[in-house]
Amino acid sequence: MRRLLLYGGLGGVLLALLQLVEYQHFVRAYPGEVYGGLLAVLFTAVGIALGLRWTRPREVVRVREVPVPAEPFALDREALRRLAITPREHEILGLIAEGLSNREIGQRLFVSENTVKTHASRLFAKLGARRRVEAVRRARELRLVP
Amino acid sequence: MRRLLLYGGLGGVLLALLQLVEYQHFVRAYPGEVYGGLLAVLFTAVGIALGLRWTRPREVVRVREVPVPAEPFALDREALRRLAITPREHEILGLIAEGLSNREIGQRLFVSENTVKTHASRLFAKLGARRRVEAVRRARELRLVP
DNA sequence: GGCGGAATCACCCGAAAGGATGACGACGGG
DNA sequence: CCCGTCGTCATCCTTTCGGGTGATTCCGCC
Repeated sequence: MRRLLLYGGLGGVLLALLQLVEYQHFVRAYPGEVYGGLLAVLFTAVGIALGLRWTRPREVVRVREVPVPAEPFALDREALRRLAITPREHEILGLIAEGLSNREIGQRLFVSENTVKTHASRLFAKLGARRRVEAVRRARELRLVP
Repeated sequence: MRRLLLYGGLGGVLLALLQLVEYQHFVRAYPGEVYGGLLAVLFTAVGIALGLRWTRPREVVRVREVPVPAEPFALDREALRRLAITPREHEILGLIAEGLSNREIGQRLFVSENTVKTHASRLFAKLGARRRVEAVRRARELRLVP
């Protein structure tokens, strides 16, 4: 509504300006070149002003809300490297987090239970954990497992 | 650099347009009013175009990322009731999920380790789990613990 | 060719966890 | 008042964990 009034008023002023500038004796008093040049400069300025006014609303800052997705789980390889956790250890960490026993893990990976225990021990040392649940907890915090 | 060339070229075109339009016989052929009106409209358009071009860089889109709270954790009391998990058991479940041993839980709750083991056993039965990590896993899925 | 990391396996030992069962007191609803 | 639930504790036994140590094999790298 306010914008409409603004544009209406602007149009009126423009017409008035046109009438004024175009007045007959003014036309005859000066050479056509000067007259045309003046007109050109004047209305170029008017046009620029109009353009500025019209484009002003475009300065509006668009705020786009980007919600963080629920839980895509991005593995933190950097943390893995920092803690010097080997691929095999990481694999076993995942199975521990699944709730499997050392024996079950060994059967699934076709290695002995003793091997799994060795990996697990080193894992706990690297994670600073003394119990399985603790290890899983830390691993989750460090984004090593989902 | 590219912008400079653009503006230079634009200025040249403007001057050429001015010369063309202002040609003498054209001026005499039409009444001054029409001539002025044409000029006005033309250069208003030019001005608007210029204004648009100049103000285009101002329509900057600022993207502000608003992080959404990941997971508020709403306890599923319905699941608790369905599985007939008592308040005490739920409390101990929480401590197990924290990674505490039965002894530590007993000390924290001022009860014997045996009591904790009893609660834990019943808990595992109700959760259908045979190991701590498994129990914690299920409890998390069921929204019984964070 | 030696060196170090990674993966594998073994043995021992103590601690922790888990299963089964029984028991006892408190408390509340029928 | 009796019965069921809850919380507590115990005892016995088996399984699983976790720590420690040592050894072997393979592979890549200097």
